[in-house]
Amino acid sequence: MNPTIKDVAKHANVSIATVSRIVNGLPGYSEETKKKVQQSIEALGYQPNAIARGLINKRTQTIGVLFPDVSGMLSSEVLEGVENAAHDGGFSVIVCNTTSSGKRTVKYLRLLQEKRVDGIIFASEDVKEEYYKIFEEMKVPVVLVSTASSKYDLPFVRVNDFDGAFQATEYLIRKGHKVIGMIGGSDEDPIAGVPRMQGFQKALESNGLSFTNNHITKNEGYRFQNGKESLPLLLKKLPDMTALFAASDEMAIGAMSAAHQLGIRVPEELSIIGYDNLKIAEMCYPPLTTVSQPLKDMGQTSGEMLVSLIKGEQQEAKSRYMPFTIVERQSVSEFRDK
Amino acid sequence: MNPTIKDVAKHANVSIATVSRIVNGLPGYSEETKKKVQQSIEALGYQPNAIARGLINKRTQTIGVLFPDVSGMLSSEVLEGVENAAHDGGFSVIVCNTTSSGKRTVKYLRLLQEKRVDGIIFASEDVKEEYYKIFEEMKVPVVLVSTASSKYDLPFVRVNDFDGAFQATEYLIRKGHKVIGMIGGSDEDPIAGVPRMQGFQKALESNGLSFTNNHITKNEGYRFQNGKESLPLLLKKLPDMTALFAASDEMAIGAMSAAHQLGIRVPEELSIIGYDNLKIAEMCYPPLTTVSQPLKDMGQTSGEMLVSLIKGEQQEAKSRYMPFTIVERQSVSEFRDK
DNA sequence: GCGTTTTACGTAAACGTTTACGTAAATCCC
DNA sequence: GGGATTTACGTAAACGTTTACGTAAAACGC
Repeated sequence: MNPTIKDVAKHANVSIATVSRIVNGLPGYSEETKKKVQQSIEALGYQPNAIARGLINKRTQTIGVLFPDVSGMLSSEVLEGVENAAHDGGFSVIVCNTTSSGKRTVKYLRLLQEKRVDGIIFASEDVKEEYYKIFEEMKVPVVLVSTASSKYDLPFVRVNDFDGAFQATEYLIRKGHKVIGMIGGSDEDPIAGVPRMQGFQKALESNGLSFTNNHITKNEGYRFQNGKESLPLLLKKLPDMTALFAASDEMAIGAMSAAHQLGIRVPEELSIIGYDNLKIAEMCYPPLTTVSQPLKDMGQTSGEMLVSLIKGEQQEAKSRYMPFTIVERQSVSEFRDK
Repeated sequence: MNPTIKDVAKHANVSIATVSRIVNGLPGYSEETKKKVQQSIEALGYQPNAIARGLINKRTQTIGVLFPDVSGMLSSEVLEGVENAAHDGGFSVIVCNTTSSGKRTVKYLRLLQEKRVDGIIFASEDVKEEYYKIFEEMKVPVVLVSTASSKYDLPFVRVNDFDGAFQATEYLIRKGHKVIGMIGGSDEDPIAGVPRMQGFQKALESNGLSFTNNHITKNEGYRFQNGKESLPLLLKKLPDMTALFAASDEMAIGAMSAAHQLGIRVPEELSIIGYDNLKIAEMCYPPLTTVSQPLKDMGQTSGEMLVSLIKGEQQEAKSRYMPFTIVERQSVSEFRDK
């Protein structure tokens, strides 16, 4: 088994306190003793026990990250950023796949509480009261990413969804489109659903274009299949539609797939703009023009923010709206009268 | 701060041993005492400290998972399966993004050793000697997923890449194609590179079709861009090619993108079959026919295998070749003479 | 009733580490 | 030279939990 600090102390003929001081770079030993101890460490293959250290220090150098769908394309990019920042800051990342289940989320939070993680990153879901209660009990910093909470004062890192949707819609308008539809999410989703729909609506109205309920189809999810099913519905409500804004890249690509099947040419007959700039946006046909959420950077930023809070480098984190851009590819063309 | 077992014992007027017995469901207390203690636990909001428990039990209920690219589409699906199996088995998952760097991998392994994880899942990369040395020092079970080691006797969960490539190629042959190319990986990659190329070659030869170096282009990576760049090269070497097998879905989709750009219709003029069955395979245009690696199931299986080894339910794991299928979509058509 | 067995506790030690504090020796400065 | 300060240790206690073992009381069976 792994040698302990006692084994090293015995081997080097010093006390365990001396070994500890040397291992942790604290003062209080001679160069000669240091060399002797280091030789013993190497000879025995000593690896400090982080568990014992965590018990004493009341700090585990570990953070927990909760995702509603760990294999989703959004999550995996955010995770990469978080993991990079955490690792650079000396922290390990326990990943939790909540599957959007409140019960499972509570279970994970309790587990992370038992494991005495130093902080939490909570991604892409609304914060429920029972989660917030556990956060308070745990007394560790929490950072939200790709979400926010209107009810609880928790720092977040996200894109301004209203603005993103507004600008995506304006982009279509500037391309000359006048009949523009939207494939939206849920109007019970305060994070990705409502603000994106409001931004769409506001852009139409600000540009003197009409907005009615016929301009939006709503969905419970944001997946490829949702987009694929929505296009025919939207065309029925808005037969003269020449452009559409989809509230996620996956839905945009689903709409493209449906367009192909309906014999509608993209972008010649129907321009499509998405939201996310997932890796697949450049891989679809035609390559998707989309609002770019810098997912990995958001992960990185939230990770750095949490590390900074844990380390006490700052007492309060300032929430961050990350910049977005419109990434132009080939799914949007100028409006041409038919 | 969190109340300790001492606080509960004092509140309930029992010893800490009694609280521990009750919390852990061991025998040795009356029903009356149990009720009293449970009330104290609830009143104080006691959450056991898993760190202290881990120190005593020499088991942390935590596993480490190493990926070369945590946000890759392959990795994220495997991770989901691993995390599910681990969670169900009572284990937490620390995720490590090695970025294919040997140095970083060693750093992570040392970190996991310090944190005394109960087991390791190592994904999608070759096992180097220095990694194996650390595995041995750690004295915990290791399971490989989506990879294997010819040099070290470590249990693995993977698909038979040779067979998968063989059958993908035979599928094209059965569709009547006679001039078939391959966009391959690296012939220094013993995991995904060499076997897939060998399976391709064997299928051609077994069916009396010619195989030369002109039938394969090689790449260092397996990405969309690799596939996009490879198609023109392959067409130059094999101008009469009517079908191609790509060693990954991303490369297949890259080849499709290049075909669109070159004005080559898929599948009418060029049939394409991929390898992986990533989520994007159904989202591209046309939807990709591909060899299906059951990534999530592989993650699940490897996670279950590791949990079983940790728990001592089995002494030795039996390596598993997971079944694959050809998922037919719309990127392959019957050969038709031009 | 008495010896044996079982039940329901509590005590003490352990796990591997960190660190406050005491002490002896060396060094510095007047 | 002597007092004050600094250096280089070691000891003991702590962290929060688990559990082996001892002991007293209760239960059982002859």
